[in-house]
Amino acid sequence: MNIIFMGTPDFAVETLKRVYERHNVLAVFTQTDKPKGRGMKLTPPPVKVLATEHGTPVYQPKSLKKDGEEYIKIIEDLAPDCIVVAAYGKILPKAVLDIPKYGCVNVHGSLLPKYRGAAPIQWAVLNGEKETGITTMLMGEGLDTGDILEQARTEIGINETAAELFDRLAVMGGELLVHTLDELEKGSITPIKQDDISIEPSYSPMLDKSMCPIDFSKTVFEVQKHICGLSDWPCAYTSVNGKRLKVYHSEIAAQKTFAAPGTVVDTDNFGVACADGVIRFTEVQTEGGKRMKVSDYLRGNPLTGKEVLG
RNA sequence: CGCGGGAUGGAGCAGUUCGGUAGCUCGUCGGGCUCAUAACCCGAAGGUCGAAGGUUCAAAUCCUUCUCCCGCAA
Repeated sequence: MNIIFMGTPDFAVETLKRVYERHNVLAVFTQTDKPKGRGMKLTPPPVKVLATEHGTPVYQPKSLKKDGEEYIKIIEDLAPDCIVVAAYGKILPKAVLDIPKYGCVNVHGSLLPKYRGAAPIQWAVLNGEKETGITTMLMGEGLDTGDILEQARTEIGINETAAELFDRLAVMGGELLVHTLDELEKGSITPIKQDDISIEPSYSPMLDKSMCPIDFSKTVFEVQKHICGLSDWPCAYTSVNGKRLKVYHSEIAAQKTFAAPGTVVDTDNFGVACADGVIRFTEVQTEGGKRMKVSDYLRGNPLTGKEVLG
């Protein structure tokens, strides 16, 4: 098929790679280069980098709704069979949705109608879901409310971070998408309306830094999911002796404790008391320091057992 | 020029204020103890102190420039 691809971050890159293998990519739409990192250097989105390597024309409109006529004309002239959208970060106007014969297919990182919105993967982890997945759908005008084409499921590991799950889902998303395109072309899929599914829709807003501090008065499970869901961005943190410590990885210890929440109860493994048990940090990062295994951290920053975090 | 922290044997850190023989906790290697061990004891190797230049009798330490890494903010 002739395809126009719209997407921006790494999640979309995996899908675009798969599309390149099987289809003809007419053009790629992605967000404008954004100032990023220290020094606010202008950085091209990952999708643009890949598209450029393939010599595909790249368009970076600020908006398709306002002043979008020019771009809508471009899309019309390219006459795509299908527009594939993966984490593009922009709303497509109806005028665009109606162009392709097979419609606009979106790859979303959750089992819709749960976790519509910007951060479905992280929220699935934060909420302690046992499983999540990928949904491909026909885009409508609402936010992730389109008719469902196909879904793929996967379990979330107890210690799996959002970043790790993200990588797995990105690959799954690419696989499911090419499969969906094949089925769509054969006409063998019946789209299902999300309203017809007996699951309550939910939304997953963008993550906020204000949710990063770790609250040890919660249960170990909650703390564990909090850490996993926020890793590796924006990343949960606490403070040790007045210094911020980001926690990238942790695990639930078998150990029990009656110590006050936040108390360091295991100085060899960095075990910290929560409401109903002990959480062990396994990968951390100090201010100005590198991300490291907790065993490395403890060599240069030994604990006395008297610390109370938070 | 957005603000700030950092670079020291293989790992993580101290030492820089106030220049004067390179230190700690581990790891590695060798030996010892032990039924045995990731435990304990003894010993050893391993460092152009991020790079270059400057000041000095003498620089990890003071001055200048540069490179790389990281946190905040976006």
